[in-house]
Amino acid sequence: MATPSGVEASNTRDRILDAAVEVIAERGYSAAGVQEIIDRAGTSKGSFYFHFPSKETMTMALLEQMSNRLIKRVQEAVQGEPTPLHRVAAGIEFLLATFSRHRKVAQVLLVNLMGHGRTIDRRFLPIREKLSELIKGELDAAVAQGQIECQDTSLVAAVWVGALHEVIMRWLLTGQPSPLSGVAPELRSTLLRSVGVDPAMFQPLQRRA
Amino acid sequence: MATPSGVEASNTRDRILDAAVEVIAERGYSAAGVQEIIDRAGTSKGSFYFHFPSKETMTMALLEQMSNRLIKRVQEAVQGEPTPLHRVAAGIEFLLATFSRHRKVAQVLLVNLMGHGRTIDRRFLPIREKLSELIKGELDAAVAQGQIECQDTSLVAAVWVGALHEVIMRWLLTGQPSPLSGVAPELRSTLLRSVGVDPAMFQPLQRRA
Amino acid sequence: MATPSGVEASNTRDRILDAAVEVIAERGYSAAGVQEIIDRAGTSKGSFYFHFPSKETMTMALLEQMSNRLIKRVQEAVQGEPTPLHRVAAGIEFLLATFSRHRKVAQVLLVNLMGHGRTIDRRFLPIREKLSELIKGELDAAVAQGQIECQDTSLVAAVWVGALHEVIMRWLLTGQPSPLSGVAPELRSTLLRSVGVDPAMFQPLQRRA
Amino acid sequence: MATPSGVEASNTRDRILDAAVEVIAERGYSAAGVQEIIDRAGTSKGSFYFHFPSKETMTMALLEQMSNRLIKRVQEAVQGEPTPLHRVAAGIEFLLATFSRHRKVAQVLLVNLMGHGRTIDRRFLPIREKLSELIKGELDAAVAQGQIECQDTSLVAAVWVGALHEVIMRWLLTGQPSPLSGVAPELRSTLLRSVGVDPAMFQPLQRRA
DNA sequence: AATGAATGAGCTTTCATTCAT
DNA sequence: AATGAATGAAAGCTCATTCAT
Repeated sequence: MATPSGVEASNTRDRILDAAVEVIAERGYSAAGVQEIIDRAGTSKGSFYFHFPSKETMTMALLEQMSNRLIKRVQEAVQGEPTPLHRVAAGIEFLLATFSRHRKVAQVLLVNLMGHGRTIDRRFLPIREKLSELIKGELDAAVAQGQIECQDTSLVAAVWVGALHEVIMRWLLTGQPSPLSGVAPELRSTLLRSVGVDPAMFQPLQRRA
Repeated sequence: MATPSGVEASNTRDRILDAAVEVIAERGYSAAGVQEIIDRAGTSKGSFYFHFPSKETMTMALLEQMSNRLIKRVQEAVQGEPTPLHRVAAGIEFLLATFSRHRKVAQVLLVNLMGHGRTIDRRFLPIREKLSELIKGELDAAVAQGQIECQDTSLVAAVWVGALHEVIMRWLLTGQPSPLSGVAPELRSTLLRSVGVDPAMFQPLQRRA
Repeated sequence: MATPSGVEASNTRDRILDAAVEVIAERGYSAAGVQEIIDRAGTSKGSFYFHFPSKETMTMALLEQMSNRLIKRVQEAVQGEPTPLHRVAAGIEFLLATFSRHRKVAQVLLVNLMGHGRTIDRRFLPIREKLSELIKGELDAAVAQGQIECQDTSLVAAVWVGALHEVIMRWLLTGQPSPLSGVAPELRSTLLRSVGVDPAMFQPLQRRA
Repeated sequence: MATPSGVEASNTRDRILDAAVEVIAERGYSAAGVQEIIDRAGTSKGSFYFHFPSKETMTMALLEQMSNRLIKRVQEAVQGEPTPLHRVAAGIEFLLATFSRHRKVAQVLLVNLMGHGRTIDRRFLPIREKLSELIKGELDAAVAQGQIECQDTSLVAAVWVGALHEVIMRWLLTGQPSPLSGVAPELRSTLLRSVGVDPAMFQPLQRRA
């Protein structure tokens, strides 16, 4: 499953987006040529520009689609958890598992769409911003419920997102750890400690892979 | 002080590197044209290629110079501290202060030189790798001295580097917090907690800016 | 008639090839810029590189096209002749007449595409190689039929090709003789003598042009 | 002995010329950069332009030096021969032997300095022109002495030069025949026949290699 | 005589985008 | 909706030549 959607797309627009993920993951944004994208998508220049006004627009559409889909899935995956802290922990585990299965999506989302001039920088934040907000929301809830002490949840959320990002990036560039999800327990412990929770006291629910 | 060296360079090679930091910070690596770099450096195409065999080589030289210089300064800044944990804490504070003063260096180092094909990816890691190693070294020493409990210091180092990276990136893209070094106390607390140290028990030395 | 095809080409690819012959003939291979070629062809840079992957590839395509076309025409022109020796003689006359009418093709084929690094050198040989083989074939047939004595036909073919080349090159550079085909009778006599045939005994058929 | 002079030159000017032969033989005229020439000559840009006003001028000096030297040596080598025809035959043999020992000189003289815009074309002829004149002179003498019949000696000279050129070029590009001078007897026979002389009736003097 | 950093016009090649079909 | 030839600005890079030392 290397496509953002996870299935072979049947309409041209989605085939273009799927091809774009592949090419951008392999070459980086700037070196990803429209020609190669349409070659892999099995369509034509004209078709590309019929569906998207520009390469940049298409990239932003790609970004938005991937971000939204990912966030939605995280939220779904986390619904059954009993407490805010359980939800964040589960969310982090889910993210590691998901990126592990969609290496190229991870690469594009976390590595290849950065630093290409302001326009994309700004639009790139959403995934981290939304993740941050998700985490901050749960942390705030945890504070409200007395699960953790009062603290700068905004900063903590940033720390957690940065930690996740770093761990995944290392995996992308070095292949370690293999599998990626192997770090989940230790990472969860470290992050829980960072908000003053004793990992030993925190019993996660049993969940599927 | 926008130049990597912090002073107006007088030889051509350094003027090119200084100009490159500026242009790459403003436009990103791919969009940073040799033409604009030499325009700002006040030199010529031929001169550029007399000093560097290619744009890529020049970028790697830039990266190496900046990384080495930064790491060296961190090490110097941290020498006087009494314990390993004091040293990491001081190092983080120093990094925030330094990047705060060299915004463009931070941007280039942490944002703009990623995702441009393997060659630069691989060479890009050093700054994070070295930072990671520095931190891991101190954490290991802290474990050895009984300052903190035994744990996966490699993962913790990654978490700390990721946290730093995230905090700085947010500042680069949003300007918050202002000044950047304002987060230092809270960040230190969060990171110390993550290794099981009570921030309240940890008394930093008094230090200059 | 300065175009390889002899007629104004209507498709872009052929217009590029025709323009290339002109420019290469005037300036030599290295000094023949893609810019000037496309200017004369009335097309654009992008168009050039849409039709050919590189300037070198295009030059080789040009070479191949011209060689094949020329060889084919020589073979056709020579079909009606009664004996091997008549065929070679007619072929030489035909070549002189053809180059006489296509000065620039001659220049490119025989002068301008030599000595530019192995790649083109190797591909350049075909026209001489093929001509050599054509001549050697007829000489071998002449030996088999007892028209001439047994001898190193391979060397003789080389001598004849060299003689032709030299005569044409002088004409290209000095304009002498005018017309080029004026040397045909004397050249034929000299070459026939070189294989031991008395030119006076050799009665060519009557032919056009 | 790969240098035009046959010995390691001791003054800068000659070291440049020697290096130029090497580089031009290896890369062709256009691709032979001044930088590589001075690198091999062990001197500097400034030095090059102190000794020669331009690359082109230097090339012409090279050409002239090589041509004059070669022609002079041919004339010396041929002095002892009894008849005009003996002299041409000896000259051809000497040329083959000489080029055989100075492969790069042959390459530069016969292959690499052709087809690079009018200026060099014109200056390039001398070697062939002078060779032609040498041969024509002897042929005229042979006619005057009744050694051969009256004929267009100018054309015959061209044919002979072309034959030589072709044979040497094939050797340069294919390495055949090895050694080059192996073709001398057959070539002499063919050329003698081309002026109506029975090779069997022609007894060359004994000479050193 | 010699050095080598500097120059800048020019090179081949790329690529997002357009448009007639 | 789709095609693909065409466009042209701009890219990275080369190289003969100059000049202060």
